[in-house]
Amino acid sequence: MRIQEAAEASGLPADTIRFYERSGVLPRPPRGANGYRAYTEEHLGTLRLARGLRELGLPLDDITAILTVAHDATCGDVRRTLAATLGRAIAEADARVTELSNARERLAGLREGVMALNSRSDRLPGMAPCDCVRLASELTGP
Amino acid sequence: MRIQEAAEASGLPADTIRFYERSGVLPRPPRGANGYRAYTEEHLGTLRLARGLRELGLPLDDITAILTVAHDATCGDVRRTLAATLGRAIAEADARVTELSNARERLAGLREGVMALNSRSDRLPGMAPCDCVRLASELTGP
DNA sequence: CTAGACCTTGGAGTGACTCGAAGGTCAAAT
DNA sequence: ATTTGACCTTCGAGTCACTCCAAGGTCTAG
Repeated sequence: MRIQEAAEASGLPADTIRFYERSGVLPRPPRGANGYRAYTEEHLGTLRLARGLRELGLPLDDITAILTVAHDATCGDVRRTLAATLGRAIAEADARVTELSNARERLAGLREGVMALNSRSDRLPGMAPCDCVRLASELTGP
Repeated sequence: MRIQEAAEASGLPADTIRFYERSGVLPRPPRGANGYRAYTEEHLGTLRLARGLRELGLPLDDITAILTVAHDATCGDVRRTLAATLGRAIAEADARVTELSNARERLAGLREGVMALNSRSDRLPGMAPCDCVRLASELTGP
């Protein structure tokens, strides 16, 4: 299987696979006589795992660590690395969801405020732009 | 007010303020005789707005656009720019919250699976690392 | 035999910082 | 008077995770 096919099968773009290989995240696959990378089903599992973990928000360093132990270490090691990394990743995801939800609410509030300001300013056309700025910077929080 | 104080009052690190100025996001404040940036309360409002919008996930280009109209344009222009930009930003924030929540659930599922695999592997110590990989790549999805 | 779709490498560009080096300024303590 | 230490300045480089490009090699179908 050449890189394009592996890319489609794994969901990792070919450029990204090459980049991961260059960066030491993925092992180097064997090459054909023409120099093309030749992937097997087993490689595909690793590519899928890398993509899955990346989508889950893990940094490449963590993924490198997981894939490394997955290849050279005992199952206990793999389990410990995965469990530790995943614990951190879950906590981070929780924090980011909370942050982002708060931000979303503030965005919506800001939009409301801007709309309201607008309908008022339709009646009072002398309003200065800086009132919008003041409103906005109050709504975006301290 | 010098940059450090403005940084503390606005919540934008001094490095970031300088970077924003260099990138044309923020206007250049007046300088003292010593060349130090001198900020006023009005600048502080702009810094806070920039920080608030950035925390809300808006890209610097959008913030530049908002701050630009906030300084040179009529309130209607400010309102239109804000409303359009905020609409996009809210939609994006919603999409990212959904994505991130899904990822979080999958992370938790993966951790469960890894834990379960471990207790089995305690009884069957010959289990190969690749079983973890297979499990993980199944759990991270197609 | 040629057109087009693939493959290779290395290097540059992106966004939003973040840090470091090398130097200037200033207030207070010695 | 000087020295310490905390500020300030600029510019340039590093970070992360890609993403795209150019220049060239290879393979397959018509």
